[in-house]
Amino acid sequence: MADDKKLTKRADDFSAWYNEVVLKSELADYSPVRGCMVIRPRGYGIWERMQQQLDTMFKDTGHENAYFPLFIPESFLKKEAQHVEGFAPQLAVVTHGGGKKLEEPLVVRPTSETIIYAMYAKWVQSYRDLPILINQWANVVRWEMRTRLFLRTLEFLWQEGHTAHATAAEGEEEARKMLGVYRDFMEGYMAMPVVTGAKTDAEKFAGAVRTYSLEAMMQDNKAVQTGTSHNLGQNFSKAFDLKFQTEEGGTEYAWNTSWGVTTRMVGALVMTHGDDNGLRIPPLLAPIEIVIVPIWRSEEDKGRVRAAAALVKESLSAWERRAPGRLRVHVDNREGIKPGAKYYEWELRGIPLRIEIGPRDLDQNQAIMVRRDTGEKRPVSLDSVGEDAADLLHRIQEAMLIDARERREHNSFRGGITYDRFREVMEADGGFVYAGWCGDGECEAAIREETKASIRVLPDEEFRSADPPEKCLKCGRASTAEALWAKAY
RNA sequence: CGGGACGUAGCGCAGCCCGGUAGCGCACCUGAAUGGGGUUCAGGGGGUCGCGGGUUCAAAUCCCGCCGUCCCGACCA
Repeated sequence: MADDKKLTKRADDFSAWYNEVVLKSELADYSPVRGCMVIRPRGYGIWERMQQQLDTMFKDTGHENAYFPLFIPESFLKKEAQHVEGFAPQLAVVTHGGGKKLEEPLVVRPTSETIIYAMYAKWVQSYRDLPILINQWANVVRWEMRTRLFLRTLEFLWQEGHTAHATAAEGEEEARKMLGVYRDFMEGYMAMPVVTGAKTDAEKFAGAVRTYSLEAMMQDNKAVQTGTSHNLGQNFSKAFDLKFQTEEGGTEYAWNTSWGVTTRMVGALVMTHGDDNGLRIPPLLAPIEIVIVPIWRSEEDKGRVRAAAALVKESLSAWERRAPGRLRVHVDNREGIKPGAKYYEWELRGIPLRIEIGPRDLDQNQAIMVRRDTGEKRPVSLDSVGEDAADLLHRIQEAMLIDARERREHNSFRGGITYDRFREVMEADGGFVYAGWCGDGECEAAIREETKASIRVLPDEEFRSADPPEKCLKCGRASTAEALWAKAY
């Protein structure tokens, strides 16, 4: 009877658990349009917190927001050969407008490089007009064959930064800088550790010179690419005639970068932190950090318990968060629902901290504070509840990152991995495998074919093994790079 | 596009094999009691059984066709 209330996370059926959590916690729902998702207020609330924080970080690094059109003339995409080749199979194309067939079809943007650089070409004359550092928050469409809530939908929300620079070095610096911003956000706010590095040619963005990405490990040991930052070189500026006059008087094409993160991060958050009771949202991203559940027996108790809850809320709300804004506190005064039912509901929704206040507590001038991440309960004095809660939220945030990192490292393999062992790992529980690679795309493709695992990134220095592999995992030739292999979403 | 499963109340499902008044649980509405970890009792509302055709006195059930969804692959953030 109670079976439909349970969430059971099992290694062999992680997807089912994930779908259930997303649907039951009311983050999102399936829409009547196949492959598209409706993000419900609770899910959007998390996305809003992400947006808010990222926006601050973008502005701190000198970027401004703007907005470009949803429609892109089909010919624009064709101007960059690799770009159109990469995106052609995934395009939604508008052929009619105002009841008439259009002379030139309009593509619903799968990404906005082309239309944005066409505009930049109008705006730039001289090196003095550079750099251009613009971001847009938008929705894009990619006609994927198979979809999954938050992780891959036909339409998704994202931010895409697009910059133009006067030198190659500046472009590279920008691409790396934004990768760092993403990393600070994912580790600092999402409490989700990531491995950063460059993509191989096979996996890089269509039209990029180099693609950097951030890879996070989910609880089923699969990787999710949670963000990318591309050094586009002069590929697009040449296609769109984005030129400028240099200080010396010559003409030069600008150097571009683009970088983006999507609502996929919400899915990654669920798959990183969720448990059998539902979501666990890190405090810095929780739309509500604290829920207060007053408990009463009699009408008399009800009055004093509610008054106390209101007072606690007031003192908590005045408390500065470590992130912008103040603590968000909700008092659950609903009648006709037992406290236990409320507990389950708020746990499902992942609210990081719960404070229970009942008559027995009031008699002792205390409340009970319960952590969502560990389930730990302890009494706290009403005199210091604000300070204690703020401090605890901070510790929860840290603990969640540490837990996630330990889990990842526990499922990572480094040093002396043979190909047989590698296949074993991928056939069993999977994980992140750091192994040598000869740099040959054929080896990469063969391994992918045989094991379903792909090179997620060529990791940055700090993630590489202390004792770098000398030979390629597959062919045994000299290794030119260490690669991070994993199955991916 | 290949392989699998499914479509019956808002959600989850049973009924189908063997044709005969459309059911159960949750949710919802009303009332009362209850209230420190998923309350209890009583009453109530809600359905063109995915769509179209066929067989039959009679179809949720049998037959044919279509549509749709989910899961697993190929593609990808």
